[in-house]
Amino acid sequence: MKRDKPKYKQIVDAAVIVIAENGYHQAQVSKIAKEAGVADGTIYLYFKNKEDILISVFREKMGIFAENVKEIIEKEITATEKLSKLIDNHFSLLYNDRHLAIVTQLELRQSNKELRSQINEVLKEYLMLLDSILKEGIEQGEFDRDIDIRLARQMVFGTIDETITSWVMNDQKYDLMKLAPEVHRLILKGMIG
Amino acid sequence: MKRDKPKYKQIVDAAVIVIAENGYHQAQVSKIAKEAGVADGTIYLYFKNKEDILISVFREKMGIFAENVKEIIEKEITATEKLSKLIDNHFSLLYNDRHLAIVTQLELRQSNKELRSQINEVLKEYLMLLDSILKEGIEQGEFDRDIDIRLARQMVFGTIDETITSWVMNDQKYDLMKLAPEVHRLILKGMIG
Amino acid sequence: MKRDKPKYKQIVDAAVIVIAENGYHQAQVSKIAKEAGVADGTIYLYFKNKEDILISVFREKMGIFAENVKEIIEKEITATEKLSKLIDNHFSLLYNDRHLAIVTQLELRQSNKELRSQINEVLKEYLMLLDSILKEGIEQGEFDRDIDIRLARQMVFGTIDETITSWVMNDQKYDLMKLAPEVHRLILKGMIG
Amino acid sequence: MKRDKPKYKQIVDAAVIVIAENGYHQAQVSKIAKEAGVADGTIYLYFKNKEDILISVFREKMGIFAENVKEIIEKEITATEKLSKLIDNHFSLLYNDRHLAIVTQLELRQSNKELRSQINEVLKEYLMLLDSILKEGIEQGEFDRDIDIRLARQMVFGTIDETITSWVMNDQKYDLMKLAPEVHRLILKGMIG
DNA sequence: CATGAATGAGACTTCATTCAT
DNA sequence: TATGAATGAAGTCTCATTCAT
Repeated sequence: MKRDKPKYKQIVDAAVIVIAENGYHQAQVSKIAKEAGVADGTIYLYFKNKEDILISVFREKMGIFAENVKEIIEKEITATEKLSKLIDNHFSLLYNDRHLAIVTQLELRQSNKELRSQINEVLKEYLMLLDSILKEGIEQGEFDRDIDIRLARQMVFGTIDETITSWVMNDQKYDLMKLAPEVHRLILKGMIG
Repeated sequence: MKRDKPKYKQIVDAAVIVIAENGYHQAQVSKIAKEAGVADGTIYLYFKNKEDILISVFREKMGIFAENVKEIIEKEITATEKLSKLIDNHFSLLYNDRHLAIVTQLELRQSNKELRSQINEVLKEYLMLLDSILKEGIEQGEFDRDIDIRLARQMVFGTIDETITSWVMNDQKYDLMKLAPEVHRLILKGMIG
Repeated sequence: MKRDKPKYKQIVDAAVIVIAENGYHQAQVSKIAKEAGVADGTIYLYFKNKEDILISVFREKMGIFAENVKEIIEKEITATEKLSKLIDNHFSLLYNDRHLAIVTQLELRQSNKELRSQINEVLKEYLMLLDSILKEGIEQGEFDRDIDIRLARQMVFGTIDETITSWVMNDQKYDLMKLAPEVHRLILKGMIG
Repeated sequence: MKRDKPKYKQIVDAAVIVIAENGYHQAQVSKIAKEAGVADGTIYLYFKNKEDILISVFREKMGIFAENVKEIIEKEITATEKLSKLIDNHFSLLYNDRHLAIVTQLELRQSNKELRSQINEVLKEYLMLLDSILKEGIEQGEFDRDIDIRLARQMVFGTIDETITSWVMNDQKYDLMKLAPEVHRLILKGMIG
């Protein structure tokens, strides 16, 4: 499996750095190859084309988000606590990889419809895990039984996403982690409190 | 003022249509010119460059959002009602201009950092109006006095944005307007209800 | 019609020169543009792609062959004389345009199947005119009534083609025109004489 | 001698198949290696470069044509009969190896000037054998003493070649062998008959 | 002898912008 | 003002060949 070879990871990691530092449209294959320390042609031994590099970046990195959330779900804690941990995890992973944060929140969104629809496929798994937490919370009586799961999911994800994007666009100059509890509180109790 | 001449609006409207129908990356200046019924060169009598067209699209169209919200704010109603009307207005404007919805939610996000930062400048006005509603709600005791305005704004905008984006990505096939009250309720009372 | 504009012909003529002097595989679009005295991009205002230039070269130039043969056919002379004039014309046109001779006999044959099948479409018209002369000769009793038209056409065209190709591959160093009468005689009376 | 080792023949035969099935421009070294059941690098133990494979294909295969003609020439039969047998042999060898027919008549002609001039070197031996038959025919009084040997050879070869190429381009769907006698007759007696 | 992963040069095409009319 | 023909820079990907094992 190509995905297990060291060069595959080398190239994916190089792509994150190059995109973060140069922007999506200035991330030429030759730059990624140079950053990864391989020849241009070597890229094409591991990836079908440039788009394939980008979707792989997303798949590899977002995969970690989903894996962590799976572990969270299996814990014996309340849905409220699971939601809190999901938010913490989401914030934490991007807080600790500044390059990745720039790539996911800003740069990869410049990609074309084709690529974004593939990215959405990857996101879907994550959103379904989020849904399962919401369902559990409703069943356990923690959350309002009348909420529309789809809308609630969009509120949760939309709020997280907007919060991180703002943080990135403000050059990551404040402490994102400190916002997590309040985000959690807002989502659960709303603005009325 | 060039902005008042008929061809200016013609070109802005043409840009919305061309981008919505062809996608951001397939919206060549020549296509916009053709749709507007002018020569390619004429575009440059009204706009500095292509980016200037796109930022103008956003400015002209989002201006309507802000104008409406200004009127809402001046009404003698509670902050809660104002927030509800803001959401209705946001949903309604995009619900009634399918092309514009595609352009703002999907296509314009593919633009580069430069353009998006200009777009954010335009958004800022809108977000400040939203902030003023939140402040008013807190001062009037309608909203929890301890909420972080910035975070609350990100929740409100993030939730609205994610909801509309999902609607667009699902080919606008369900009735967006019907979701507004529940979005409002979720934002205010959270998931606990 | 683009085909009537002066730049169209400029580019076609430039292509013939560049291909003849550099060979098919070294005839880059940029070289053709330079030879034609236009920018690279200008090529694409007149031709869909590189292949379209090459097929146009063939169409424009072979068109002259066919036109001349049409005139010959309309003359009130015997089929034998028409055949003789066809050979003369074929030899003469390539004899007087050395570059074109290299292009049709050597370089354009290196093109891919796709291009060659388009070239064959162009050739077909020419071969059908040749067929009509053969038919006339048979009907008038000049040629053997038992000959297979397709085979006879292949002999005529094959002999002409091979003769010119040999001349080109020998660097056009002998007088091609002098061979025409003997080619005609061989075709008509065969080797037995 | 490398040429005698089994892998040498394996690779040459693989090249014929790969070129016939994929076309000249899609006949990558790696495909030939795969078809031959060896590693890419192994090719270079037997051939100097890719061109060397192709010229070897031609040399090995056309060698059979020449060998057969040599045997024909040594027979105690008339030049007319020898010519007839040469045509039969030429047709037969390609009729019985459809892949080879495609390769010699269509694909190898797409090669560059360099390769084709090497191919012509190989052809020369064959053409000289043809010449010797023609000379013999003239000396024996079977053929017209006034024919130009070079032109006659070009007629013979051009006619054979054009006939086979047409057959290949028509997807080999009629019986090539049946055409041989008429080709022979046309060459000898011409169209007047 | 044999392997096959790695190399890296090279060209077609698009499209925002200009400027002579 | 308006036109639209012309410009020219810039990047992805292929594939013959090498060389360490």
